[in-house]
Amino acid sequence: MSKKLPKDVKPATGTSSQQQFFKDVWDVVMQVPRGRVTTYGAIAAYLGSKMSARMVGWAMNAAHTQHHVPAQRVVNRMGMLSGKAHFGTPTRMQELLEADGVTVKDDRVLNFTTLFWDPAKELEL
DNA sequence: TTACTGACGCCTT
DNA sequence: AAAGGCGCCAGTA
Repeated sequence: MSKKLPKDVKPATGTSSQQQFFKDVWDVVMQVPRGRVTTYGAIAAYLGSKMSARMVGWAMNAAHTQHHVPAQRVVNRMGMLSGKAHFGTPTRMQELLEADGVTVKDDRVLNFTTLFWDPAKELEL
């Protein structure tokens, strides 16, 4: 308890902290209901680091080898399947989303605004 | 060792 | 209105 950090700012550099960030991201993504989608920024904001939306993407990449995380339910703020290239096959992400009942057209989630699942709102604590 | 890129998003021009 | 730049953190060259 030596230093007092701002309430909405977590210790970024602290060895295990960054790994905790990844784990936290996975936890949120795994809570995304089937048929819904969320965004990197929404997760980052929910974790208290909205500026680090990029790191959420890296967390997903790591999640691919760690746990079964429905990364296909995570898209960018425009509803585009920006991470489709990391699903082994170019169509894997779309197929997984359609399997969840989400319609994808031209690498974009249809009715994205309606299907958008915000952890800070749906999961609001 | 430094520099650049990258599953993003917001601000400025 | 649209386009570009900057910031975040980590991994890789």
